[in-house]
Amino acid sequence: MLPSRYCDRVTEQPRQPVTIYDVAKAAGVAPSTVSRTFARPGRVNAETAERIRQIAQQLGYRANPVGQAPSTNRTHLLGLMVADVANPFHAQLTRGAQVAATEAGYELLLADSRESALRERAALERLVPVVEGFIIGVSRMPDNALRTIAKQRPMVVLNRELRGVPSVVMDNPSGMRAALDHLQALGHESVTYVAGPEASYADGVRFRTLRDHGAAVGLHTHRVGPFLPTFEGGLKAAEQLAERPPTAVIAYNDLVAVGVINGLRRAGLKVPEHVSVIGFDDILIARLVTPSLTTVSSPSRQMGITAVGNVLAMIKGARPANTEAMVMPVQLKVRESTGQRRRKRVSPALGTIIVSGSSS
Amino acid sequence: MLPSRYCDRVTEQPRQPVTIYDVAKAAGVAPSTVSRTFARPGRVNAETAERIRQIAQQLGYRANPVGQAPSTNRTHLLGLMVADVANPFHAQLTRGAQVAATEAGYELLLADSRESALRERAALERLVPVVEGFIIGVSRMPDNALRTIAKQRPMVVLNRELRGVPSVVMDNPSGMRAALDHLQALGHESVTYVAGPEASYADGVRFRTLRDHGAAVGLHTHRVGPFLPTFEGGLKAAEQLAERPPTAVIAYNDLVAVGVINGLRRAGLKVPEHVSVIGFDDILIARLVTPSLTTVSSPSRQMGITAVGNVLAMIKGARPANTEAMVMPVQLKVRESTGQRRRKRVSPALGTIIVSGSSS
DNA sequence: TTGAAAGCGCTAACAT
DNA sequence: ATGTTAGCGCTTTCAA
Repeated sequence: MLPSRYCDRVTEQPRQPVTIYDVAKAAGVAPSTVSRTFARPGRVNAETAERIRQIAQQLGYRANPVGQAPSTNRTHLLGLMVADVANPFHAQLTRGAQVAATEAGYELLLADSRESALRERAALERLVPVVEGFIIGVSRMPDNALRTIAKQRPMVVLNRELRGVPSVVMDNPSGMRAALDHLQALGHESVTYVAGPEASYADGVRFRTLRDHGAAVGLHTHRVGPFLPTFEGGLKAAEQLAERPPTAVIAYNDLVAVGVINGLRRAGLKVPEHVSVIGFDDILIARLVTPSLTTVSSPSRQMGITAVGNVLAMIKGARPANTEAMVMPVQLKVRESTGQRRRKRVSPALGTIIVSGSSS
Repeated sequence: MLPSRYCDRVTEQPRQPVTIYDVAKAAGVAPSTVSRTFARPGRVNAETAERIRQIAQQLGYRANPVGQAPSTNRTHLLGLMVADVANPFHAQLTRGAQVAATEAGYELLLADSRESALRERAALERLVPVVEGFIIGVSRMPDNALRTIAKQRPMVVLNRELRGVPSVVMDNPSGMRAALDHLQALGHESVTYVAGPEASYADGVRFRTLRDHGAAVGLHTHRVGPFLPTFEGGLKAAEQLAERPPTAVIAYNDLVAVGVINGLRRAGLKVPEHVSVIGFDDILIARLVTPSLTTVSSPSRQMGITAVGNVLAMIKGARPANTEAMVMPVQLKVRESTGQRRRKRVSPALGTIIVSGSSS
């Protein structure tokens, strides 16, 4: 009797996969006919095709994309770039992209830059020959570098505007304006923006809108940062904020906002009593923390789906019709982290003293 | 003057990528020599190699994995299966796997079964010819089906034990025992388990340990479910729990636990005053909700890294030495969602009446 | 050490 | 409608 591991080996049947040649031989036709049966159905006699399909089935033939790739230049692979899959916003986006890709018969290659433009660039360049198109979910790369990649493969960018490259963006300006108006309606006269990554396009748009709209409606605006777009980043920001506490804060995203709230609490400041806080994204956490977070909600998952739809269209040959971004609607979800501004209590017993009003 | 879009086309320079043939011609050598220069350095004269490398550099040659794949059977692709990337536990695991894969020169193909065994199976079969190995982060497939795939490609499974397939598991039994002991120390005499997906291996292990260890230490145990492993699943579970509120609950994971807490609150039950709740995973949310969640913490990211390390070893030819799972340590993080058991108040004024003690 | 040639699994242009 | 023959980009015998 053979040693057992030999038996194991035999049992495992490491038979190698069936190819079109095997099928062709079994069916008594040329390999090309088998190929056509699967790649160009209709270009082969219905009966022949049926017979071939049957035999292929019996033999357990499965078309091998790796074989088709070199000659067709089609790998059925899409590259998705994010800066951190563990960030819930990115995860949702990834989920959407994944589902859409699968439905279209594509697989998703996940790339995670970990907030580094260098890593991002390296990954993109590695993937260029491998994928048919890119979805840039989140990018930390400068425009030019990104455009260089876009020249080589169909690309759709999210939350970013890049001349010549189709993009899907959430309506950051509207969201920011709604946030500011909301704070103003609550009596706030000044707002501090807690900035995210400097290389973030969304961060830029959000801050500029804050500044401009703030000026337009007579709100004083300030900015601290940049900070990491994480809970820890928010904690850090809070330390800085606590030195001269603002009455209202808008954070780059929910993770930062929640970090800010926790950090402020450690410093003895209450939200929303002392400070109102608003975030961006509306991740699950926003609903669950106490106080629940007022935030600008965006359809992250849908954006992933839409982006994939667009790259696929480009892959099929569609040229981006217009250079304008697809704008996805946002919604300000008012929750518990924002409240009426309390006047500065110089002496609680004496009531309030209005300290605002100085021109900027 | 030409229409602008024509100019654009010209500017775009859709030059196609340089191949080894281009380099070979420029260097005056045979394509095979160029190939060797990159694939088998050392098998070519040092000077020649250097010259070729230089010319390749100038021409902008980049080895194309798609070309190498058919003949080498190496795609540099790894498949990662999860049941829902948007689940923070899965996202962390994905992050770990992604980083480890990139560092090893591999790309990660993300597959998301959306909690469906059918979709999972279809995805796995599609990927078999494409990837060099699989990391099954989360599976809803039956053992046999999974093993069929494992026969075709190196595979490592997470949080699952599958004869003949190496696995990385968190120490669920220890975690569950710690949770039960903790509850018992707080005076609880009965614990209800809120089950996750029936097809989840972790769910099975957790429940069985609960039952067995509960019996061993004299805790009454119950089970409700299955429920979706999400916040919404937890809400649903709470509705059911609220009918006959237990004093202590252990949920399949943190998402469910947080859902349970919120659902109980809607039903007028307070955590931990009326009900103690424990989760699994220790996702960020667990620290941030109020009350913060007592949970069994596991190194999700590290598990992803470890798993990738192991598949890579198998790809390089290592045969799994022993069939025993790599067990990752867990830690019970005691937070605010668990507390001393309050006796049932039949009539608050009269004090407490002890209702427990009936044998199961 | 290098080149010529065959081949990976499949597709595609060209015949028939 | 089908077979024959290249060929995709690269690797890998096999000679030289």
